[in-house]
Amino acid sequence: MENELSERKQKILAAIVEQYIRSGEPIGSKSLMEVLPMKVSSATIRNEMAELAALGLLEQPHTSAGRIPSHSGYRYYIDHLMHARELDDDSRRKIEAAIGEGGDPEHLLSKAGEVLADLTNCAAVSTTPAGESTKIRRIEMVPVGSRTAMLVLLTSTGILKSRICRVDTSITVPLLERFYNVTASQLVGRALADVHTTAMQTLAASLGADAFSLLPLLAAVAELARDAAQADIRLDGQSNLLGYRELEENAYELMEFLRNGEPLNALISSNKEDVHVLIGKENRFRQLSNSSLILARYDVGGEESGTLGVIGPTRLDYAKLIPSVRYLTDLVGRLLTRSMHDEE
Amino acid sequence: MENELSERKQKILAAIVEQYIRSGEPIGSKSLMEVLPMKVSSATIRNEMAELAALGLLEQPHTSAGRIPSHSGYRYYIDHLMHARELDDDSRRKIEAAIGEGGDPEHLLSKAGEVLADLTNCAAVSTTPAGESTKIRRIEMVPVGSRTAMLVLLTSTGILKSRICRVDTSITVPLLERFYNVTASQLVGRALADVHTTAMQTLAASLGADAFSLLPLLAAVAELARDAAQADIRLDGQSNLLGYRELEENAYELMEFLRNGEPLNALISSNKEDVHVLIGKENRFRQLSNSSLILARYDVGGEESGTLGVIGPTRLDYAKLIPSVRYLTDLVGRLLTRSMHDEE
DNA sequence: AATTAGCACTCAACACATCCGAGTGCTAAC
DNA sequence: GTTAGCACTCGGATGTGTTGAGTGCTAATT
Repeated sequence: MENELSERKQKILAAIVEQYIRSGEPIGSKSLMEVLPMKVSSATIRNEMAELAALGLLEQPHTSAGRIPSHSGYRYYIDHLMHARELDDDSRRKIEAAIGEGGDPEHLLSKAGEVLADLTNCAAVSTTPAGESTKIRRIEMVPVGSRTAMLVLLTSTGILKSRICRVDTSITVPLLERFYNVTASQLVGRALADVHTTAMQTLAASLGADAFSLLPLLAAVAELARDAAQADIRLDGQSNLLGYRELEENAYELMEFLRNGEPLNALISSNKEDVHVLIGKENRFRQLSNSSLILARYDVGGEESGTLGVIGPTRLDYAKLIPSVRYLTDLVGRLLTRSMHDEE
Repeated sequence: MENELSERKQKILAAIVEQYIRSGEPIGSKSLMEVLPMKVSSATIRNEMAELAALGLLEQPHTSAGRIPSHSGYRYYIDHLMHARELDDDSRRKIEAAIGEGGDPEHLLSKAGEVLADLTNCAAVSTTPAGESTKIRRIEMVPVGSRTAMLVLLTSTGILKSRICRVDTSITVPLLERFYNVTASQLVGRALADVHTTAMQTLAASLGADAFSLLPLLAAVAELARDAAQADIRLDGQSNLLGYRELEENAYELMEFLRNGEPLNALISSNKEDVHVLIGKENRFRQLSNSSLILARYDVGGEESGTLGVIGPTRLDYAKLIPSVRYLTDLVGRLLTRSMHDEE
């Protein structure tokens, strides 16, 4: 998009976007006149608005109504006109209060999601940390029956995954010892990504006589690793979305879409930028075509790990929400780094 | 409610309830005539309907409309008229497919919730197992930094809880050993309910010199125990509720109510029966006054442990859903019992 | 050439009137 | 006790004005 808009057009566009974000009603030339810093007649504004509409930056719900920003209008606003507002103290306090000292990643993220949803009055998405270089920190095997054990895996990012595993032989102390020997020497400290099925097979081959009894356990560990390597998506405050008139129509579809995390995951993981804003149809999912997303990555120990973001109507208060999301991702990243990497 | 309705009134009431459950539209005397097994004129049916209405079993949305069952009408139907339909093979297959062999409680319940929501086209609630006699099965302490450790607690019901704990001294091997000594001898095997703060204090008092360094860790363990003792509520398929016209009006309120689990928890834990049906205003929450709940307990190892259920409009297909919920609770109970208590 | 006043025009939203028909309650006959 | 018949009710759909915010265009003004 060329940046060739006259100063006045820019001011008008910005004012329309901001007013519309506030009110949700189409903006007419008269009411706009009162808000604009310069003194021009409504007729002039109408002319400018007509040109902005011709450029595709504004649209009209119907002939006799005011204008609302088009998707490109929002885009232009965000890229060129918006100046981010600092996070106000009240929000900052709320965040501090909700998150406190942090804790394990899952709690932390659930708190972060809740507070973000609450603060923005939108739905909040969050994914658990899952970087390339995540390692296995600990593996535990807890017998819970004569032939069943619970396997627990803890990653270097603080994610805990567990699974029940049934074996054909009864679980004895020597079996446990052999399991711990193998896992401690071969698996703990390895990257999650390295523990795929083929690696397990070569590992199993080297076990000799023990292979038979250990195999199902190791297979389960491999599954756990696979599980842990993949980010979990959390969603908070979906009900907030029901409050927006413009989403009401496809509320059901939208909720249904959000429920099954697959496509959302695809969208999130395609985000390579620091803060990513997707407006309406800019994403490829029909169900989200009336919605905007603001997504931001958080880093743990210097590595890109997970994502936090909000989903709401296109009429989001970007100037406020973008800084909010960024602030929260920074905070989460910092807290997680401190919890998981402090080696002072 | 007296059981003094004439046979014919019973048939009529049953037919109205069943038709209304199907269509969601008020039922008129004419259309009812075609459905009823006996041959009577619409006028007769009208007379009977008027009497049923006088008894409070039916109500009229407005004068010139058909009748719909009142809450007491549903109640009478469920208690006296309904004959539960066997679970059809298709549903049974779906359940088997979704749940498979089971696994840990959390996965199992999430699967159960999903399939229940899917099967019933309602929202499904589920709580993790948390009985009186749940015990601590294992406690692990995993250093994740020089002064932080992750504490992990596994209960006899298979619930895993974790927490990050920071200590003031650096974490050394001797500290770990002392921690494991204390926990293994004093805490593992104890009931969750016994590990309250006061018990921890007397325990701490007996530690002598170690108290200082161990105290924060033990306090964290106590918190974990408290956490684990309390059932977590899961909710699935909330979006299903958006499909019902009669819920649309207060959809936002309803979702908001479900989101914050507190009151729902109160409702669930007050359920002492095998299968409990709450119709409309029978519960004390305004937000649920247009909804019905079907709740059922599942037992693990012979003890009442958790609850599964559905939430939907009052117009639920009770004859189908009650058996479905019961079947699923039985299955979940059986699988969890097998995973957690098999000592053959 | 840009701006503005003025004006005719558009169209959603609202109010109001009308009609329709499903369904009722009642009465009188069976 | 049951039924046919009928007057009556009332929500929902349909139709018709009316209103008013907002537009686009033209012609006058700066």
